[in-house]
Amino acid sequence: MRKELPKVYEPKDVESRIYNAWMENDCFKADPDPKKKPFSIVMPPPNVTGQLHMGHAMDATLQDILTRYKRMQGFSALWLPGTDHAGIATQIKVEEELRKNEGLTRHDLGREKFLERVWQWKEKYGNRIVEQQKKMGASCDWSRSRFTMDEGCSAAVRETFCDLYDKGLIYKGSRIINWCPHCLTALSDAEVEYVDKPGHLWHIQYPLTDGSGYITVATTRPETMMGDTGIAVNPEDENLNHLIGKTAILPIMNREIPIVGDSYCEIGFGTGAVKMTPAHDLNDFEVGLRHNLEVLRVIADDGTINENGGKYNGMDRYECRKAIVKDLEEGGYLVKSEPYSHNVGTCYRCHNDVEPLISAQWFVKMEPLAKEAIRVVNDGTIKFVPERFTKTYINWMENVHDWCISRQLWWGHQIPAWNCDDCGHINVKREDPTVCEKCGSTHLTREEDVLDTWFSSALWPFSTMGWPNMEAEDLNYWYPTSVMVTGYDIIFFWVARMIFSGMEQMKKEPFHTVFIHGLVRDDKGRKMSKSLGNGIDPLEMAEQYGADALRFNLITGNSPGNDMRFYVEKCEAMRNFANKIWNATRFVMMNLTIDEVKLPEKLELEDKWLLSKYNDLVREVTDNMDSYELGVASAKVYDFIWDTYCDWYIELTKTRLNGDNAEAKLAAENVLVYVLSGILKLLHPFMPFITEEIWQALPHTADAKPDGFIMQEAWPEYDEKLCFKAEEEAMEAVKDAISAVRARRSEMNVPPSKKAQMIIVTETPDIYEQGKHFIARMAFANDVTVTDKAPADLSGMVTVVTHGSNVYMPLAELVDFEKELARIAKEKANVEKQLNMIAGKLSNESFVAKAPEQVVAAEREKEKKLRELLAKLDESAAAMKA
RNA sequence: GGGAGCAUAGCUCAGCUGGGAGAGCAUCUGCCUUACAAGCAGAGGGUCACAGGUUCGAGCCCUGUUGUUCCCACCA
Repeated sequence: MRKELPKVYEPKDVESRIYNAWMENDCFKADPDPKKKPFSIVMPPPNVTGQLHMGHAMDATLQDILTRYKRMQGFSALWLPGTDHAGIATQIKVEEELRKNEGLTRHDLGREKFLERVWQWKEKYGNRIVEQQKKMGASCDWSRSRFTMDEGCSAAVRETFCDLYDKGLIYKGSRIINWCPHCLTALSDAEVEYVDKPGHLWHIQYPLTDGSGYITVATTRPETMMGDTGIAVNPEDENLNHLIGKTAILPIMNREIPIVGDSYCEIGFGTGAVKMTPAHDLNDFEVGLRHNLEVLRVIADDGTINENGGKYNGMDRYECRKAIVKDLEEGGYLVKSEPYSHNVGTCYRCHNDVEPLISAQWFVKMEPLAKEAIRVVNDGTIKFVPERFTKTYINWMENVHDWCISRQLWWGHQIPAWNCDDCGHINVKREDPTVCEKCGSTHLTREEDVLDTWFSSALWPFSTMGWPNMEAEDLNYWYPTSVMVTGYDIIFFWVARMIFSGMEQMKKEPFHTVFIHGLVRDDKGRKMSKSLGNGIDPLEMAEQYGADALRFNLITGNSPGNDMRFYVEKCEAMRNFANKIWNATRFVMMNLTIDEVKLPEKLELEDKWLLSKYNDLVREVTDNMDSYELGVASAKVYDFIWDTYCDWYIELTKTRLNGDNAEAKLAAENVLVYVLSGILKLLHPFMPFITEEIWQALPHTADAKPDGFIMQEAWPEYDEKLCFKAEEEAMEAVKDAISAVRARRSEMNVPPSKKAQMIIVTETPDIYEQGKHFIARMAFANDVTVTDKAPADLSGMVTVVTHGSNVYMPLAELVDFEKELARIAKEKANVEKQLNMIAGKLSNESFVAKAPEQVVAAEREKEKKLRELLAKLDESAAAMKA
């Protein structure tokens, strides 16, 4: 039953009701239906600690649009949601809570008890963001929702770890890694953010052991010098290479260290000599390997100086820096100190300076994995949209180092490795072992460390579908997934790792397309962040303007991969758009007598015009959707609804709807609803709520599902039968006349209440005859005559020149003839200018010879029209003078 | 040091494979024309950063310059 619609659209009332209806009717549930084609998107799992921010909102909107679109096209469309355990972030959150509420650390509780607390926390808050996504209209199959630490994902992680270990692609080793002294864990390269920070370059002289003088080194990190185990100079450096083989005395520590020759040192930079601290610098470590330098750690895990640091033992690393510089100065070792800006690695979580240090960690050997991951992108198996991100990806993949995957945390997937207390063998097992596989000892101790959160994220496209069970129905039906939607900021963290993991475990790419979007920034172009306090809460926007308006704001007029600025004003504009549709519907409904929609045989000019334009819209929007130009697609729907449908068609039909001709009225009703239904479908992926609400109120065609949802309707298709090019052109000519007359009247300040008589002179009277009642009503005429001959007496006539006609109106008393003449002269000049340009083109032999035929023809056509226009302007001016 | 993006109306941005310079907001004018003032009808406003080149034709393709943003990189 149709119901009365309120005057202003209130999204708040509608959205939750509609969403519940979808849920109750299982509208989002996807089936592995062999009769349908599969389409799948796995959602980038937000952190369980997360609150929905604008980035999530945009990400979710894009995925929802694609999913709804494909679903309407008849695909079995699965959007698979879930959440991420987010190792560090969650652990920190729970630790903080523990400290605040109970004054305890995680160590007070112990591992097991602490993990219980984290799970409790997850149960309590982990669903918060899910509820927020629902408010955005996300059409996920919530019944398939997953968590990166649920049973299935954990099995996937364990299988992958063991598999890679067995293949020798995971190993444990002592390497220079990035250590966060605040989070107290190792980090991967990707988790380090480099920040340019002002510092100093200190020149320090180390006395040569043989007393022959000094060797001067330059460093930005004097606090590591207690760990110096050598000095390197370039063997080609003629000023310094004579020192190779000698030794120097490390100041303060009074330790003898060798001077070695290594091409790593750049001649001419700094002093030419570099102090070697293999335990705290990757390059130094590598130089050290080449020259057998001792590796001596001096900085402890917490960022203080350890027992190897002599008198500085226990001091914070930056305190130590100050102290050491002072001591060097006093000891006469400091030669020079110059300001120097350099890149300092910081932790992406806590933003404290990362300490490179040597540590025993677990790594994924990247080279063999990267090779395949590069291939599938290079050969087009996986495409990036926009394409430019391919380069970003390939470049990273080609230079990737081994991935440090162990984290010194408790919350996460614990590494399935047991060390034998007796023989030291590492047992990596799919099932928890009871004896050492090498010596049979039962004294096994499990590795404490957990895996990098991204290790489990990397498996997400298949772990969520049932893998490691290769027979899982979902996996067979929906893997590889169709498209991965995510921001460019996590291409390295996530996309890259999903690709090589998919290739290695599934032997098949995890997705065909990576659809990359940009960041949502504030109105000043700054990144939205907690610390700046400039974040705009998407839920607040949805509350205030409607989720539809917010979604439309985030999509329309943006191009893929580009950042956007968020303007609240734009939300308002989009809310207005929603209201526009709402009121258009109200208009249609209040004139409605039909219960079922059927396009009539007999269509009027304006009907054909609208249907034909709608038909084109369908094709264009579909094309745009298929090529991920969602912003363009939504803008086209917006323009069509507002301009074509509301401002023109509805206005055009008003007389018919109020008139006596029952057949014409019925035709208008049917066309109005038919096209409205169509554009609602086109709009539905973008604005799911309002389109559903309106759909429920409208009568439908016979083939629509009774009591169905618009989200389950078929996406419109281009229909040859609705193509009416001649009527389109004719109607455009009529519209042109209306607009031209309105503009002229407006210029002359003629109020709409002042009706004028109108004579339309044209070579195609049929067209204007058909459209003259529109012209009369919409261009404020009380009498319209259409003729193919200009009236003999043009005196006192205002002339409006349009493409296809000259409109004469006796409004002499309102006209300032001087002004009119000037205007005509101006317009004439303009037309002449255009004519000259065209004449130039057409007289250009190579243009005529080389340009495509239809372009040349179009130019000739344009020339003809302009000449006519010119003639009419002359005519008009002549009349004016008379 | 390498790579990428951006530079179009006062502001924010679209503009797909080269042929019409556009939208929203803002500004100005006139309208409460009963679907909508969250609206309607009009108007003004642009050397498409700059300089070359390719082409019959360039906002779009190529080269360079300038400005700007971002990503990557082990020069102490």
